[in-house]
Amino acid sequence: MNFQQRKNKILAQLASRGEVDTRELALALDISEITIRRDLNRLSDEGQLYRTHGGAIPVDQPPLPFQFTHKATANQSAKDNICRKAAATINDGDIIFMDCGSTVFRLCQFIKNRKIKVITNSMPVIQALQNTTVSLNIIGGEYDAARQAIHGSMAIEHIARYQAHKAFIGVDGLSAKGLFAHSEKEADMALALAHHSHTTYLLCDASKINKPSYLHFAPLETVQTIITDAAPDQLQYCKKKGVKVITV
Amino acid sequence: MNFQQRKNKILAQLASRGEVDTRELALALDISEITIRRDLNRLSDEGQLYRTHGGAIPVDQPPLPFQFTHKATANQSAKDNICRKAAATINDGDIIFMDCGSTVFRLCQFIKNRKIKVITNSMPVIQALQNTTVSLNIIGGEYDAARQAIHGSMAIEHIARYQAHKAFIGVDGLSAKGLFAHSEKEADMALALAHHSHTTYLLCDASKINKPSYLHFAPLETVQTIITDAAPDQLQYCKKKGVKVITV
DNA sequence: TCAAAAACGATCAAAAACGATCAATTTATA
DNA sequence: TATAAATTGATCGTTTTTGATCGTTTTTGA
Repeated sequence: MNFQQRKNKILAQLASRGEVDTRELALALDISEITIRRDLNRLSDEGQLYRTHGGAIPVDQPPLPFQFTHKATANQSAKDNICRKAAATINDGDIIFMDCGSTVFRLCQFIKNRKIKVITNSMPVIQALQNTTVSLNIIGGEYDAARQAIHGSMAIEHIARYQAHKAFIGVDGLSAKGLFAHSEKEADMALALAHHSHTTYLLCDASKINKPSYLHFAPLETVQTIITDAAPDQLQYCKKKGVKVITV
Repeated sequence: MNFQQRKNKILAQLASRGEVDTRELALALDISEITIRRDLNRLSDEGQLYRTHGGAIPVDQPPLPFQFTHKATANQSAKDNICRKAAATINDGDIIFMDCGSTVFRLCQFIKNRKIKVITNSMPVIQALQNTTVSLNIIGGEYDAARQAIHGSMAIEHIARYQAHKAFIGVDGLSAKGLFAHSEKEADMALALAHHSHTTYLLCDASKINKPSYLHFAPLETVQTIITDAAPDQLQYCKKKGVKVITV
C-alpha cells in the first residue's frame, strides 16, 4: 500500500462521503496515523483536498483551473445541441477561429478528435483542446483574468495575420438591429474574427435572441449563419438580410 | 523472456489489477528486481505507466493541466532558492519576460503579490499568475502541447513588439562555450527575450552547469547575470566575459 | 477562562526501495 | 569464429518511506 494507492482511496472516500477522518483512514488502510497525516498534508499541497483538524474535506474549487464553472450549467443541453450542429459544418483540414464565450467553449468536446487547426483567445478552449488531435494557435496579447481570455490591440493584430475558413463567435444579445456585446473588448475581437474568416457562425441560445444588450457593435450581416435553438419565427428578419439560420 | 514480452505482461497486469509491485513482478516473471525497476522506468519514460515507489500504476487521464508535475520535484529546493534571489531583483512596476522552463516557472510563487507586468509564453506561468496582482501578457503563436508553451515565428514577432526591463530564462546546459537548448524553438525564444529586455537573467541549477547539451545557440555574453546554486569556482570563466554570477 | 483530550509536527531510527557501478551473460554483427 | 553491443544480475552506498517518541498546538467542554 504505497502513497499512490492510498491517495486513490482517500480521494475516493472524500468524494463519496464528503469528509475523511485521520483515525478512520489509519484503521481502514492499516497504516499509522502519522503517515495518513503526511498524506493529507501532501494532498493538500497538491490542492486535492482541504485539510481540517482531524481529517480533510473536498476542495469545492473546480479541479480544472480554466472552466466555465457557473455558466457551463446554464442552458447546457441547448448549447450542446447548437455546438453539435456547428461541429458538423467543420471539415478536416479547416482552420477555425473560436472566441471566448461559454457557448463556443462547448464546441470543444465535439471537435477534439478532428484534424483541424483552432485559433483562439480563450484559455478554457486551449486547455480543453491541448493534447488532442487539434492543432492550436493562441492569440497573443493582454490577458483578462475575468474573461479568461486575451484581448487588446495586439490580439487584434494577431488575428489580422491569419485567415480562417470559419469563425465561431458568441454574443451577449441579438436583435434585428444587430449584435450586442457586454464589453468593447469582446466586440472588437468578434469583429476581427469575422473579418478574417470566410464564413462566420454565430452560436446563440434562445435566451439571447431579441435581447438587445449593453453594446451594439455590428449589423446582423456581419455573420453569415446563426445556429440557435430558438423558434424560427423569432428570427424572420434574418432572411431578409441574407443571414442563414440553422435551428437545432 | 525479453523486454517486449515483459512489457506486455507488465501492462496486462497493470490494466487488470490497476497496479504492479516490483517484488511480485520479479517473482512472477522470474527475473531480478533491478531489471523490473529498469523496465518500469523505461515504460514510465514512454508514458505507458506512472512510476510509484515500489511499483507502478496506470496512467489515467492527462495529469493536472498546465503543471510541471514530474519535473517539479527535481531539484525543487535549489530552484526555489534561485528563484527567491531572482525575485529580489524585481522592482514594482517592472515589465519582465519569463520563458517556459521548469526553473523559471518556480519564480511565480515569489512574484504573485507584486505589482509588475509579466510577458510569457508558458501556460503553467499563466495559470499560476492569473487572478494575482500581476498583469499578464501572453505571447501568441502556435501552441506546443509537449512544452506547454507557445513557440514559432508569430511568437518571436510578438516579443519584438515589446521591450522589458528584465528577462528570466532557463537553459538546458551551460558551459564556457555558451548556452545550450534542447530545441531550436526554445533557443529562438530565449534569444528573442534576451534581445528585447534591458537585463537578462539566466536561472540555472547546478545540474546544468558545464553540461553542454543538444544545441549551442548563444554565447555566454547573451545574458548579463547568472543565478545558480553551483559552486562559484565552476563558473570562473563568466567573470572574464563580464557575466555576473549570483550564488544562492 | 481554564484544563483535559485530541490532534499535530519535529525528530530520530529502521526498513524498504532505489540507482550507480561493474561483472557476467546473451545477442548481434563482421 | 571473433568482436562489439546490449542485456542482465550482484554489490553497495544513497534516498525514500514509514513508524515511534515526545513536546506543542488546537479543540472541546465544564
